Amino acid sequence: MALRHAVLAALLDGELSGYQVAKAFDIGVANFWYAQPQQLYAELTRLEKEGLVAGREVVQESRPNKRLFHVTDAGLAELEAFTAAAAKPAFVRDDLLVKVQAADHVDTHALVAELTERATVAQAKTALFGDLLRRLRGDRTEEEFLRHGDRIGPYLTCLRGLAFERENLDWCTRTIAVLEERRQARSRH
Amino acid sequence: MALRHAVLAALLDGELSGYQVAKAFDIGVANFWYAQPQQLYAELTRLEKEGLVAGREVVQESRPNKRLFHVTDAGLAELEAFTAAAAKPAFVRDDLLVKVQAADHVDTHALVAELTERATVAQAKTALFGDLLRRLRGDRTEEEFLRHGDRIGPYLTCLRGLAFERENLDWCTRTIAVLEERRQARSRH
DNA sequence: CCGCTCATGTAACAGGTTACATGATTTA
DNA sequence: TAAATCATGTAACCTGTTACATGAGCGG
Repeated sequence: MALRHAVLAALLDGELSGYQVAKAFDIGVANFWYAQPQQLYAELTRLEKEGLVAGREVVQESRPNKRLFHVTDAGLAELEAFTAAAAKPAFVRDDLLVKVQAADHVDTHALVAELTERATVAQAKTALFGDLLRRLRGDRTEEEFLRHGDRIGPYLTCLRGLAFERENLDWCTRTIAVLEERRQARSRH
Repeated sequence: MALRHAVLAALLDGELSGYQVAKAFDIGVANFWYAQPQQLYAELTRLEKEGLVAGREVVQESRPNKRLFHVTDAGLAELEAFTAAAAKPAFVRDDLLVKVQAADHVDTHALVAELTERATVAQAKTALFGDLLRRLRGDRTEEEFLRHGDRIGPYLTCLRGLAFERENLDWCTRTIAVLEERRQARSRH
């Protein structure tokens, strides 16, 4: 039951609508959590019922009305308890890695295509996270910001996301090169 | 339904018992997939029923009997189809990152303790993956091995796991330093 | 006028986790 | 003698995914 805590953490910076939360989770909140809109709407409803978040209706004219949510004191207490309790080890689950594991036994054409696409996505994400970091720290240096900034949580998690995507990009590039070279060597044989 | 493909990929290198598969997945098969024993025994049973793997009984004396499984031709075909189909984007889901995201609003004592433990685990895993890589490539250089080795899939995925754990370690160390320094600064205030 | 963005859900199903269950052997 | 390893499962429950459903405005 950690999705709820991810939602609470995402709401710490201010009021968001279900839609905005969904967008944040679709990108992956700094790449550390992903969830679908349906799950989030459901979770927000549940959180509100339990009093961990509170929503207020905002009437709009050219857009459908929306509900902006914020974390309540009870919500903060819940987050506090969550942080104090033991975390499960992180896990990565990646279809692409399964495919690469089997690379010696299957055709690699489609695999290389997918690795290429993944590399593109990773590239885009590094740019995105880079921008986000710059925006968060403003005109301060990273050192300065991390020492004296008043909201460093998102910055730190974004750093992790950036490193992850950079490694992703490097690994995809390397793996593509290896698979391609082997294919050419085989076709020469 | 990708667990089954992860299992098939894990069985490509030779016969394994359910218990051995479970151990491989408990560490995380090169850190790209994690699953619990119960799930794996169930999956193996299903895979056998569908003819994607075949098992043979091995009678042991000082140990309970076991069943060793290997991938069948139908299993290979299934893997081939899986590789050709589109993969879902990878996602990371990490409780610890949720906690760090909320770090400005909660007590950081327990958090730092967990980050420290995570760093230790990451350190241990880098060592483990380093060993595994050395074992896989034998006395060849990495370049040599990746060009001419006949089973490079596990090597490539292990490289990804190693990079992941290295980044993990760096990030934990950095985050701990930041949180500790801020706490000391606050207590001086 | 087609597709994207904003805005919110329900229902059925597939997948994963937790708890329970057993029992012999080897190692510290 | 207590704990870890080998060895395999079942059942109940919780979580997450997929498909379906609706509808108005805005930009090209």
